[in-house]
Amino acid sequence: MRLNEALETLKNEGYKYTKKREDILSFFTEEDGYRTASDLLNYMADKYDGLSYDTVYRNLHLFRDLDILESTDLNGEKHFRLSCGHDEHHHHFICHSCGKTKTIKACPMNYIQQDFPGYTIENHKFEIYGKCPACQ
Amino acid sequence: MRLNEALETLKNEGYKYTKKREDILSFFTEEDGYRTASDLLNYMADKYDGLSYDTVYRNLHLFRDLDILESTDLNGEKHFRLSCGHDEHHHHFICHSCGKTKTIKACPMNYIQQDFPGYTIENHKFEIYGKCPACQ
DNA sequence: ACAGTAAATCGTAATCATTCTTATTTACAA
DNA sequence: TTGTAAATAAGAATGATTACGATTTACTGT
Repeated sequence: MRLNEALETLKNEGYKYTKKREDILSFFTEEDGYRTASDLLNYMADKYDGLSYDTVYRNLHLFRDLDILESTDLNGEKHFRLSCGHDEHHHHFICHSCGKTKTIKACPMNYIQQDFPGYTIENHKFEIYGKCPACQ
Repeated sequence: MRLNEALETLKNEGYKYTKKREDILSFFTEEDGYRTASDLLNYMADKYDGLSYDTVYRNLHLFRDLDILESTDLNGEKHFRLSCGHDEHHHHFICHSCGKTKTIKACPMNYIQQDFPGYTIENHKFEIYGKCPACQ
């Protein structure tokens, strides 16, 4: 179960256990797709009255730094999902209606022949956008 | 010259000629790389005192709608460059130090075998980030 | 169980990019 | 030259995100 694994990571790295952190992680394990800070805030608002922005963003960034979450920019807003860190490197189809993803197994970096003399390549992004079967 | 071509497009589409529009286009023809709204605002500020945000954003969006500019999200901020619309479909290496780009000729969509049954594919993004030779 | 301490959170203000609104100015067509 | 729609100015509003001082809480060692 991804949730316990993530809680374990937190513990190992010396971060404290809080119910809020568990709930944030539950949200993402349940959701399986890209979600925004305010999606999370809404979810948490049911249980926690007056939850601070600070808490939401601080934890989102912490989790991303610990590779528990990964993020992408979608129309000017950061979207987060559970990290696929352990799996083989891959990319995502992202449904821009529901945010759910589908793995793209291939990575374009393996296919481009072109070289970039004098350039330093640091990272790359490949995403396909559209509608998933459920959102047609 | 790309600039005249762009001014021509504006005229053909029934938009008015203004010196500001010409200067905005000059900025991008000179720059050759991804630039933000505030990069442009700074450039324009020399000539135009109290230039309105509205003018900057309205024209950036207009130019993008007319395919004179193209844009991409880079760390939560929109970046614009002259459109490569006429050229064959391609992607970009983007130097995240100076914003200059290099064409990637291949498109991953031609290489992925995987199909997406029931999915509608609307668009895609492939970008490589790093440092260009000049920014090493 | 208990106290000390650093980490986590709250409450809220600040910031940054962007959009919106109203009044005014301007390019251009008749 | 004049009428009109388009363009702009000035600045307020919005939305996402970050910052910060004050308070609370999880955990460590006793």
